Amino acid sequence: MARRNKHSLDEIREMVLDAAKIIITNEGYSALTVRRIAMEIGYTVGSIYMVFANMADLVMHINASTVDDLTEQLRQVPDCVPEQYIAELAKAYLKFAGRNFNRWSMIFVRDTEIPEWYQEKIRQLFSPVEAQFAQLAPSCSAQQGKQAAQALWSGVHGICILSLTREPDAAGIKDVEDAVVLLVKSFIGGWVRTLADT
Amino acid sequence: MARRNKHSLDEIREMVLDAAKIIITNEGYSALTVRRIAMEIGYTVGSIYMVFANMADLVMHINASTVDDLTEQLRQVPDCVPEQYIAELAKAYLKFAGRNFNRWSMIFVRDTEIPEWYQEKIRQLFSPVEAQFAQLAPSCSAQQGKQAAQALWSGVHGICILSLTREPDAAGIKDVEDAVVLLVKSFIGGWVRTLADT
DNA sequence: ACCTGAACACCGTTCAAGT
DNA sequence: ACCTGAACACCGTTCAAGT
Repeated sequence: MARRNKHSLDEIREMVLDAAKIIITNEGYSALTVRRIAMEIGYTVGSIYMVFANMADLVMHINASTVDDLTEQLRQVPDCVPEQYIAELAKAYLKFAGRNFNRWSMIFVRDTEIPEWYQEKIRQLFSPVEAQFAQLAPSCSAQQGKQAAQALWSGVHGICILSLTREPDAAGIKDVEDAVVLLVKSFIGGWVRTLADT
Repeated sequence: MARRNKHSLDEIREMVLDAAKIIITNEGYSALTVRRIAMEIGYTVGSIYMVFANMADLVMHINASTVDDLTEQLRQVPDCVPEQYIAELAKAYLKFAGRNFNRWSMIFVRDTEIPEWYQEKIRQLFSPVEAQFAQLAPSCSAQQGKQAAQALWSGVHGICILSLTREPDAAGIKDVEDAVVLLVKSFIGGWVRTLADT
């Protein structure tokens, strides 16, 4: 055996990523094993190590693509006044998290050291919100706006992660959306008032 | 061999829990294995299954004790006016999370089904905040206060989890504290104003 | 009634050997 | 130059066998 050459290394790499995503989406992170992926794409375990350094490397690349998908979803939210826009971004974030729970909840787990290119991708996830905060209060410093954006967006993430881990069913998703919107609206309301006071 | 009877089952159970906590605290969740625990307490693998159904059961009980510790920490925060008190609770939450990161970050992972008695414990974690919200706006419904408390507290959790996973070092902890306090103060400021408007 | 430890069915990772 | 598949060092869990 050996040397089949039916696919290029780049093709195998894509096949591995695709198979892994399907397994994670349908059965969750714990179902993802090298042997399973190998079986699914019709190769043997050793082949996966031709295209990825190890499991952590593969997971990192799957996460990167999830973050890209999420960023794209956020980018498609129609523009409007800052307060409403941030609320819509938060709803879109929740929607993505709910519909892609298994993939989404992997993004922030870290057993290994996180490479710089990945951290940069995560930062991109916050940037649309940061931009809105800058617009929300042009008088305040960029530093202040960024801090507020990060605090609020982490908060939105917190609601999503706690609520969806408890009940990922579509039934309670409306309550979660209400909570997210409440956090956004109240925070922004309080924040602009605090700024005005100084 | 067999039948040593040096310890009662209850004693072995405590030894397992203690050893597991030490391993997790020092080396993280991934270092926790049945064989390792067995070695540490001077028994063999089979013995762990005399006192816990399986690994998930053991983890659940470790988490329960972590939640108890955390609840106790929050209970020790000195009482004062609601807004300030909630901010202090949030700081205490962050402090605990930072100092006990490995144990704390295990609390919310769920590979298995969560038993009712554990969910109740998690709910206790929110109750001091809920009580403050009730005091903050006595006019609003209990339902509304609870929703606000959960939204804010999930938000605080979100900041902790995202910030501490990125940098669990004590250096940036002050920035995280600032973010947590900003979220609490702004949210409450905006929330009471929204209530007053209606 | 405890406790052992071999056995089972899994993991991720490596690498000599094949074409 | 690819690709295999056996081998290694691990997992969690079970359970017949020992005292």
